[in-house]
Amino acid sequence: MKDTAKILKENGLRVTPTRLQLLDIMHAKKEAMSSQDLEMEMPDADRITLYRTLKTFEDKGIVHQAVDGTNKTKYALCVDNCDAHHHHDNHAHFHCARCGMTTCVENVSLPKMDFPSDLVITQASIILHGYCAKCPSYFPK
Amino acid sequence: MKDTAKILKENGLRVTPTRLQLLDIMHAKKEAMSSQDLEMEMPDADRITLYRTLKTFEDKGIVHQAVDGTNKTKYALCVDNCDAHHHHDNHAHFHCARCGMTTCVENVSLPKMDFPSDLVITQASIILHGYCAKCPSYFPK
DNA sequence: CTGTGTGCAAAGGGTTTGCAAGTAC
DNA sequence: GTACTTGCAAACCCTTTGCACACAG
Repeated sequence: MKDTAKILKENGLRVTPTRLQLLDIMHAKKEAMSSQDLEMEMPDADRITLYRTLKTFEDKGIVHQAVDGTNKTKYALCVDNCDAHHHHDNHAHFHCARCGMTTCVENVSLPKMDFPSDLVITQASIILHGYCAKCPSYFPK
Repeated sequence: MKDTAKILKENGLRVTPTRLQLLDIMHAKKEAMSSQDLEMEMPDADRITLYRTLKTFEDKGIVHQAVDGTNKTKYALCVDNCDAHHHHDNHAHFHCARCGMTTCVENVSLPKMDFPSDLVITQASIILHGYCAKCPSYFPK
C-alpha cells in the first residue's frame, strides 16, 4: 500500500483519488500552501472538495494551518506528533516577502522568555519575515 | 489642537470626524481590533469608510496589522518608530483563546536564534496563545 | 449494501472598487 | 475652488452549506 494511502487508512478516512493527490502534492512541496496554491496544482479537483478535504485533514491532525502574517490560510503537513486533539506546531514559519513562499523552519525553537505573569501561555509561534534563498534581498546588509 | 488631530496633520491627512474617532478609540483600547470590532465601536461610521481609513492609516504608518493566528486582520496603533516605509512591529502579540482579545506584549523581545543561513530575516514576530488575566484557564497548571 | 465522499449550485461574510456628492483647507 | 473624503451600490474574492449522485469498503 502506498504511504499516502496508509496515512488515510490510519485516520479512518476512505482512500480517494483527490485525497491521495492532495497528500502527494503537500508531501512533494515542502512549503505551506494556500487553497489557491493547491487549486492550481490540482486543476481537475473540485474547489469545494478541496476545502472539505483540507478541513477533514485538519480535524484528523494530518495537516495544520501555518500562520505567516499574510492573512491567507496556508496548510502544511503535520509532523508526527500531531493528533486530532492537539496540534504541536511549535516550529517557526518563514515567509518570503518577495515570492510569497512559506516554509516551516524546524530548527528554530522558542527560547525561554519572560512573559507577563498574568497571562497563561499555552503555545507560542514564531513568524520570520525576509527573503528566501531564491530571492535577492531588497535591502542587502 | 488635539493630539489625534496632530497625528493626522503630521501625516498629511485631513482632519475628519471619522478619523479622529477611529484614532481615539484605538488609543483608548489597548487591544488590537478587527474591522468588526471597530465597526461596533463606531455605529455611526460607514463600514467602507472604516476600511479605507484603516488602509490609509496603515500606509502612513499610523497603525499596523497585528497577526494573532486567527486569520482575522486586526489593527493596532504603531509605536513611534514606525513610518510609512518601514514598520517596526517587533513586539509579541498575545491572543486569548477564550475571549479572543489580542494585545501587544511590549516586554517580550525576540531572543537571538540560529536561523538557517540561506534566509535573510528582516523581521520576526512572536504570537503567544493562551488565556488572559480575565479568562480562567481551561487547563490549570 | 451502507455510509462516506464528491460535485454542483447557491448562499454567506469580509473586503475592494466606481462614482457622485460632500467637506477640509 | 480644488483636492481629498465620504457614502452608497455593486462587484469580488474566499469559504461554507445543502442536497443529490457516486463511490469505497
